[in-house]
Amino acid sequence: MSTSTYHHGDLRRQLLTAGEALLVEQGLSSLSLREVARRLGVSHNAPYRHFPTRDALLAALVEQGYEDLAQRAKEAVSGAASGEAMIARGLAYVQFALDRPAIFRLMFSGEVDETAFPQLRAKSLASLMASTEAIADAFGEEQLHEAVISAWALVHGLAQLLLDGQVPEAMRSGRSDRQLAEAVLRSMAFALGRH
Amino acid sequence: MSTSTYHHGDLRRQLLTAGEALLVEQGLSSLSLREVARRLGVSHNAPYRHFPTRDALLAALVEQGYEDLAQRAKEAVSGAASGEAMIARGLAYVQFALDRPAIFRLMFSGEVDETAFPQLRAKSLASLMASTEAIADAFGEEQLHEAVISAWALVHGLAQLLLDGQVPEAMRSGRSDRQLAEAVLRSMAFALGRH
DNA sequence: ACCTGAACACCGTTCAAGT
DNA sequence: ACCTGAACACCGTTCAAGT
Repeated sequence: MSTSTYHHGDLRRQLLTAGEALLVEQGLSSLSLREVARRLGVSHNAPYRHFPTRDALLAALVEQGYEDLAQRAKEAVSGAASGEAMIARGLAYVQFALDRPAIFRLMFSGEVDETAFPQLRAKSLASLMASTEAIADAFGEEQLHEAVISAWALVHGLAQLLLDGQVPEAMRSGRSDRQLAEAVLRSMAFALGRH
Repeated sequence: MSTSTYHHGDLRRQLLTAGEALLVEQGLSSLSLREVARRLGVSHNAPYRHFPTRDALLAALVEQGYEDLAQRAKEAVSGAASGEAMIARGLAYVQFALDRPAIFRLMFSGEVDETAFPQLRAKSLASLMASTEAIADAFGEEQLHEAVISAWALVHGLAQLLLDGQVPEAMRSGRSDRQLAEAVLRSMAFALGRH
């Protein structure tokens, strides 16, 4: 056979995919390099060709997460009716967390040391800068920094609480996570005097 | 000697203290029962007298965290000037996260399965109910649920972002985490039309 | 860029037998 | 409510020697 037991150039991507699957199914402590290798049918140290340590694989998952989040926010804004851009952006942020809870959690867990993987800081900053411009457009310049931080904190906290299932049934009135997020963001936008 | 190498009734508390210290110093993956035991000079399976699994020790740390957070919020509100209660409560929440970052992160990391440790859900609910009353007093009843979730999401997200060091220097203007939190909360209260 | 296979220090957890 | 000590399956990581 000319096809041996060898795998080819996409092992790196397969490692990331299998890593995210393990994260979703079993949680962070069960994501071991050995288990990922086992799932892919490669030897227990094949992953070391692509990631020098387990933390490096986690960092790569986080990096990909930042990229995907930025991409989704961008698409949401460009597809939104005028005046709805900020709500669309916020909803995209929450929806990303709901769709990929394990990655979202890992991104903000503090488990991956961002000083050891400096590329992560740059990715997370790019997305923030985009929303700063949007907020400046929508709300004007007074207290811009506080407004940006508030908006970010609101959607970030909302995502976290929904992910954790912390919102009690009595407050949900049967609404899905998505519906709840939209209601909260619209309610806040209304209270701030612009809907 | 009548005092042998035995330890006494407070081993449980010592395990929690040492566990939090390890969490702070080395992170979650370095918090092992064996290392905690080593630090306290007890045998590697002495911890099993108090916690049936490693997860049970983590759950106990989280439970204690909820209690301490609720206590702080209560004190902050009772010591606040009238009209400042909500800001004081929010600041207490953020300050708890800043003072005990490892515990705060663990509480909301999803690493500790709250369905496996049902007492955790009750603790986190109690604190939420208290803030619901306060918000009803301050803002009236319209869209109360959305207001409660917004307020919680805002302070929760703010705490997370500060803990992660995600707020870029350009937005900080040299302010400490605490000062930044206060500025954001006051700015939001002002924008909502009540300061 | 992968393979096999050995090796090391670590871990959670369980057990047996003590005080 | 602790102790010692053995045991098991697992892990990250490193190495040597291959294709």
